[in-house]
Amino acid sequence: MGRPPCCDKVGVKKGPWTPEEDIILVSYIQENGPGNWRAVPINTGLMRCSKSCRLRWTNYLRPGIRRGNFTTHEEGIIVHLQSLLGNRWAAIASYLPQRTDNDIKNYWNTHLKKKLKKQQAMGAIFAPPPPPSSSAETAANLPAAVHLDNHHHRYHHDAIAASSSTVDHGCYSNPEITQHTTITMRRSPFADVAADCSSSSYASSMDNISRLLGGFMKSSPPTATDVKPNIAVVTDPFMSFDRISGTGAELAFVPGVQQLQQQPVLMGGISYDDEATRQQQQQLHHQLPLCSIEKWLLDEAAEQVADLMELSDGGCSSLPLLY
DNA sequence: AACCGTCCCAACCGCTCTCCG
DNA sequence: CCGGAGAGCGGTTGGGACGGT
Repeated sequence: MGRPPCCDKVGVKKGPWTPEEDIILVSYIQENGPGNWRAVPINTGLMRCSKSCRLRWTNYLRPGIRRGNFTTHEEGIIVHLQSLLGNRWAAIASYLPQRTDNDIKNYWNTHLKKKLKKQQAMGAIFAPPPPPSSSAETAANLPAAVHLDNHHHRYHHDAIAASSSTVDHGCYSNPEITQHTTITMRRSPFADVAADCSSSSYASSMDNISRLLGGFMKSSPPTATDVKPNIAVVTDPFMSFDRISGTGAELAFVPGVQQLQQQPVLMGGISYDDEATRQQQQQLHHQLPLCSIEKWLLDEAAEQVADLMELSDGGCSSLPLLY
C-alpha cells in the first residue's frame, strides 16, 4: 500500500477547473487522444495531476455527456441495475453512455436512494418489472415510465458482480457459472456526440468545451466510422450475456437485431469469431435462466436498437463506439 | 438582510486492477 | 513470476447554491 497520492506534489493545483484549463486539456486530447494521462500535465503545462486530468475529461469534457435531469427511463435503469449489480457505477454507466459513473453515483446518492427509501417505507418496494412489451400494463409496473430517449445503449453484464454483489437479488440460479465468468463492456469516451446537453453551471454552459472546438473529432481519437467495424450486432439475445471464463473479456453487442456486419467481435484483444467458442458460450446461456430484470433490459435493448438503426440511417455520426 | 441548515455535485482520495519490463 | 507504474473505480468530501427562518 502506500504509494503516495499523485496529487501530493507541490505546485499541483486542486479544486474546480477553469475554462482556460478545460480548453488546454481538450486541445491536447484533440491532438493526442485520451490516454497516457501521465503525459498530459507534463505536455500541457497544466498544474494538475494526471488523475485530475483524466477525471475532468471522463466526467465532464468528453463529447456526448448528457447533463441535467435524469429521465424517468434513466432512473428506472439505474434502479434496476443497482439492484442487480450493486454499487458498480462504471458498469451501470455502461448502460447509459451519455451519463458518467460519477453522475450516476451522485444521482443515486442524492436522489434515488432517498426515493427508494421513501417508497419502501410506503410499502411500495420496487419489484423487477415484466418486460415492457406488455405496454400499458408494464408502464404501470415500472418504477418509472419508459421513455426511449437514450438511443445508444450498450449492454453490460458482469456475472461476477451480479453474483458477488452485496445485494441479494436472486437472479442467478447457477453459481458455477456466475463464479467463474465475467463480461465487461466499456463505453467509449467518444460515444454519443449527438447528446443533447442541457446545462447551467460553468462547465455545462460551456456545453462541453469540446463543442467550442469545432473539429474536435477530427484527429487521432477513433471516430464513429473508425470503430464501427468492431461493433457486432448479435441476433440471439442470449448471446449478449456471454459467459467467458477468465476476466477482462470485453464483448460488444446490441441484442435483438440482425447482425449488421460480419466482423469478429474483438474487444480487449479477445476475438469471438471462433465458432466453437461461440457455441460453447451459447450452451452456457441456455443453462442460465435470465431473471426478469435482464429480460426487461434485453427487451428494452431491442427497441433501442431500432432507434439506433434509425439514427445511423438518418446520418447521425455518433454510433456507439467501443474499444 | 443576515444567518443557518440542507442539498447537490465536481473533485479528490485511496484502493484495486491491469499492463509491461 | 514479480514488482512497479499507470489507469480505473467507488467512496467521500468541500464548498457553492438554495431555501427557510
